[in-house]
Amino acid sequence: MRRSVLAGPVLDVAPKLLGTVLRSTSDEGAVAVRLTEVEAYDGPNDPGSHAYRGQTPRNAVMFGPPGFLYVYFTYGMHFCMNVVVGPENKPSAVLLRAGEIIEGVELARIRRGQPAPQKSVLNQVRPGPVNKRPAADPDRDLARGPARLCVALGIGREGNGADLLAKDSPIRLLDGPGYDGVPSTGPRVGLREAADRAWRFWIPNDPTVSPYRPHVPKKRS
DNA sequence: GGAAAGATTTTCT
DNA sequence: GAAAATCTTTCCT
Repeated sequence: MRRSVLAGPVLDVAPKLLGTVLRSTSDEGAVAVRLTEVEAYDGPNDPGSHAYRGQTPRNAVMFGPPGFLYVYFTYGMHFCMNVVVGPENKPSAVLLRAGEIIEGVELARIRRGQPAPQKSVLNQVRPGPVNKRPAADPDRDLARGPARLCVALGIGREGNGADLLAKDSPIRLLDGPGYDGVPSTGPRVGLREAADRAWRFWIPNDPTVSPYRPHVPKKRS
């Protein structure tokens, strides 16, 4: 992945990230995911962006050069991560929402608190009802959703500001072909502002894409 | 200075 | 389907 690829307008760059591989390494091991779902956030022009109202300590990385990781903490318990794109001082970023684990599945399961799949003989011998849908692969959910993606890759606050393009970085966007089909598009998940903008991109029919949830206003007391 | 909402996930009913 | 968990920023008094 070349930095110049990430320097363009966020709506051009975001779909290009689909199918590319994000890999994190630590002393625990390595986990890599193939990105299947992203959302574009266009800095000062986008009421849904963290950078819409200017720079704060939290979003400072968005105001830097492209190719760095912006990690934020939300809902008091979750981390989400973005790839910073666009020219400096144009704080655009791409939220990484979901991916398919292609390396380090065992470590990802441990981080997500999932037991290893049981290879029970009983489950193979006993046929299920004919009309019942096959059970969903539990590994499908390991990185299905932005906070789950961070957990699976072991990314937290310390990942903020990581250089995704440096060869010695613990978190890297790897070279390689991305998704070459036509991405699906739709409104971004969970946003109150600018819900009309179809700035979410995903790989069609991929099971690891997170389910769409519209914004639900909290009741006031 | 305080209240409210949030680019979410899990668990329970 | 609804509620809880609980940090950071924003907005309003």
